[in-house]
Amino acid sequence: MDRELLKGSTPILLLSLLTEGPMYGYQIIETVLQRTGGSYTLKEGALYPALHKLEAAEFISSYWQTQANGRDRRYYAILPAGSTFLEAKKKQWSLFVNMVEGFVTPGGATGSKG
Amino acid sequence: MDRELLKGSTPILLLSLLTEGPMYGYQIIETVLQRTGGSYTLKEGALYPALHKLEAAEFISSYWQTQANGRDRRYYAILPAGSTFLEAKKKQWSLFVNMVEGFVTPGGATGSKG
DNA sequence: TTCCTTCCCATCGCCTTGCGAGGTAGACTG
DNA sequence: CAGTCTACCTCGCAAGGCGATGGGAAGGAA
Repeated sequence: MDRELLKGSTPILLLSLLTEGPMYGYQIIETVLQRTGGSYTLKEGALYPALHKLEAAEFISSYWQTQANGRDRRYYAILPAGSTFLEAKKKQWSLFVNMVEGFVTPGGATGSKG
Repeated sequence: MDRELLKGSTPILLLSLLTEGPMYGYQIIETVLQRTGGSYTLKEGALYPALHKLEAAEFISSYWQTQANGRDRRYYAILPAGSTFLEAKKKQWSLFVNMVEGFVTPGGATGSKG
C-alpha cells in the first residue's frame, strides 16, 4: 500500500471503526489487518499519534479497562463530535475520490458512488 | 479540499491529464481548476516539484515551445513508462479506495470497481 | 516612459503524517 | 529464568502539499 495515499485517511478509518463500538489500539491493528486480508498493517507509529490527536480534538474519548487477567487496556470510543466530524470527512472523501476519478476516467465517473 | 488527502494522488492526476495530450504547467493548473468547478486549485508549490520528479523518473518528458507572441512555454508529455506507471497507480488507487470504503461502509463495498 | 495585470516558470521553509526503530511492561509458557 | 505475546508509547526521518516569494516577458493603460 502506498504510504502517501494513506495520508489523511487514517482519521476516517479510525472513526469509522469506532462507530461499531469501543476498541483498543492493538485490537484496531488486528482488525484492520484481518479486514484487509493482511494487505494493510496499520503501524503503531501511525495509530497512536492519530488516536491521541483525535482525543485531543475531543472526537473520541478513552478509558482504561482492567481485564480478568489483571492487564489494562486503553479503550477508545467515539464522541458525538467525532460522528459529526466523520460525516464531514466522509463527504470530503467522496468529493475527493470523485475528483480523482474524474481525471482518471474523463469520459465517465462523474459521481454516483458515494 | 483536505491537503493530506491529496498526498500521493498528484502523480495520478498529472499522468492522467497528460494522457489526453501534452500540457504546460499553467495550463494544468487552469484545467484542474475548471474541471473541479473551482473547488481544487493545484498549487504551484505542489505542481512543479511533482512534475520535475515525474520527469526525473522518466515517466514524462518536457520541451520548450515558443508561441506566436514570442513567449516560451514548457510542455510536458507522458512517456510509455509513464503510462505503465499510471496503470499500476490506478490499480493501487482503486485498491486503496475500496479499502477505505470497506471501513466506512462495513456492509457493502467489498470491491468490484476496478 | 512607467505602471499594472496576466501569463509562466520555479524554489524554499514549514507543517503534517506515515514509518521504522526503539523502549517499557505485565502475563503466560517452557 | 528466558522467550513470546499482548499492549502501550515516543522519537527521528522522509515525503508531499502549502504559502510565500521571486524572476521575467507580453500587453494595455496612464
